[in-house]
Amino acid sequence: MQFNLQMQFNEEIAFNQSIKTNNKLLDGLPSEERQSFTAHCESVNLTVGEVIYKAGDAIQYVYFPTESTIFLVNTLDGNAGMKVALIGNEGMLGITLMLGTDIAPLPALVQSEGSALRISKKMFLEKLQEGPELQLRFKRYIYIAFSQLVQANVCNRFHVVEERLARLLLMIKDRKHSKKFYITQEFLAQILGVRRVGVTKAAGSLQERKLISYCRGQVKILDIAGLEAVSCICYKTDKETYARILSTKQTSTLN
Amino acid sequence: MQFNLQMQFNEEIAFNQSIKTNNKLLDGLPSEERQSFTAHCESVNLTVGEVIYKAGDAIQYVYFPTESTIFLVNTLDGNAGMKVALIGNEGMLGITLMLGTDIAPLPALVQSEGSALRISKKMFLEKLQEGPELQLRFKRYIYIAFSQLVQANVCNRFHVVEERLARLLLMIKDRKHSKKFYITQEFLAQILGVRRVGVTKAAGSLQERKLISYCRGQVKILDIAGLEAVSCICYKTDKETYARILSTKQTSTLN
DNA sequence: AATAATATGTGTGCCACCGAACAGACCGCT
DNA sequence: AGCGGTCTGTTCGGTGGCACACATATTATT
Repeated sequence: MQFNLQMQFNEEIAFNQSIKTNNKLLDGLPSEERQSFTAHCESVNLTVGEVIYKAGDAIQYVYFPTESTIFLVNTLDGNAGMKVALIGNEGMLGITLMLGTDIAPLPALVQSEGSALRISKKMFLEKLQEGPELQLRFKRYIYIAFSQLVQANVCNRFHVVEERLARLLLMIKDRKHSKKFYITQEFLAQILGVRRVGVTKAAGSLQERKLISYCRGQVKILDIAGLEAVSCICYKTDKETYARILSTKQTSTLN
Repeated sequence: MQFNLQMQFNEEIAFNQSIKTNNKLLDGLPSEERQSFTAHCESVNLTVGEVIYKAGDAIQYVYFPTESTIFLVNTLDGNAGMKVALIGNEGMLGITLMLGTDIAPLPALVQSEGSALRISKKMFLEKLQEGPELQLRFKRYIYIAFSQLVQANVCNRFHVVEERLARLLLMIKDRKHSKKFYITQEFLAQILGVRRVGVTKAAGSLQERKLISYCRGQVKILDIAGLEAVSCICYKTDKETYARILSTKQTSTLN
């Protein structure tokens, strides 16, 4: 059992007799609400590089990654840009619909091929009204996304490439549930908002210390604890935020 | 009339016969809902440096600045830190309550003395259920806060101190409705997450070009258009986001 | 008027990252 | 075997911001 988060989820899931969707937001729901919700979801396969939304698009579907991972990226007039969020089976894409508009604020693109559940905008909003637990849980996810965005702000400002790269690799690992994955240094550079050379240097340093190995995009994490030590605190902070908010039992006045 | 935003608000307000609160979020509401809401608000005076919440505090009141301004700051283990949001009479403090928890994610401190309306957590949540327009408007404000946070992310990463300082001064000007205000370079440095010397240099450059003048904390903006030209695009982007989202008429399915 | 506190200006060396350009290594394809 | 595309490694000069230290100017206190 790698971290507390996983354990908490398993506890919650233990109370639900029905089939798991493999998306943590959904699997944490009471069995009844989950079934009512997932009955209107369809399973889709997301392919690498696929653009789910462009910025400004009207959102048609809400996605719940199960095996796939999705990036939200912010581009600044063509040249510069960087990732602002990485969504895997711990999250969802399309929170915007809960905020009174269907305009996607950011482009969303698939980082890693795999399955996801999706539900139409219409059904999503309908189910949201019907399911108080569902609504609460999704709202708290927005809170988490908000908190993580705040964390990213200081992280991007103060932490050096090596720390941030270590963090990013750990995040990808968590969302892919695998220590091995394909991602080129060029792509990592775009995500981090730095030059490829910077990634080459940082990755070389990590490899030299036997924390990772890589070859032409094939990344393998060798030493998780070591990588966590090199990574900035933001990795841990993010996970703690997630665990704290989505496990808190609060008064029902806070719907 | 400085910018479109102001015009749009005035138009909206023209439809409402009742007294203005001087907070744009509230003043944009239908007269009836606004009165029902503000009836439960009390006017308070916020004093400079006052800490409204600490991170992790349970939120007791939601604040709607009228003349005051509030900073949300993110501190990173003591030393480093920076502002993540600046809230004036265009916004509110306490959106967290709409996200299923009452835990303040960030410390909030008063940057500029003045009045604000505040409402208790209990009444806020109650009124939120009663007022669909109110709920919609506040939700959209969350969307705006989210978008601006994303913008801040790239801004802090890619833009140099001078651009960011120009932007910050313009933002303060907008929220104080005055070209003159008191703020020391030391404080500006903390907000921007840079050293004081960096601010000294940037401010000196701006003064040399006759865009601002300052003396021991007394800042005066001399040339708004000039300062906007020096500022990074983020200033304009933020204002456009605000205007676009809070003026959009959308389908009622998006509550 | 003396003193302290606050606010601003300057200088030096240092480092992470930038931009650009080039070189080598590995892969799939014909 | 040869070719082109992809991925990775290296170098060089330049710059923005860092840390630290010190100097000065203005305001408040007594």
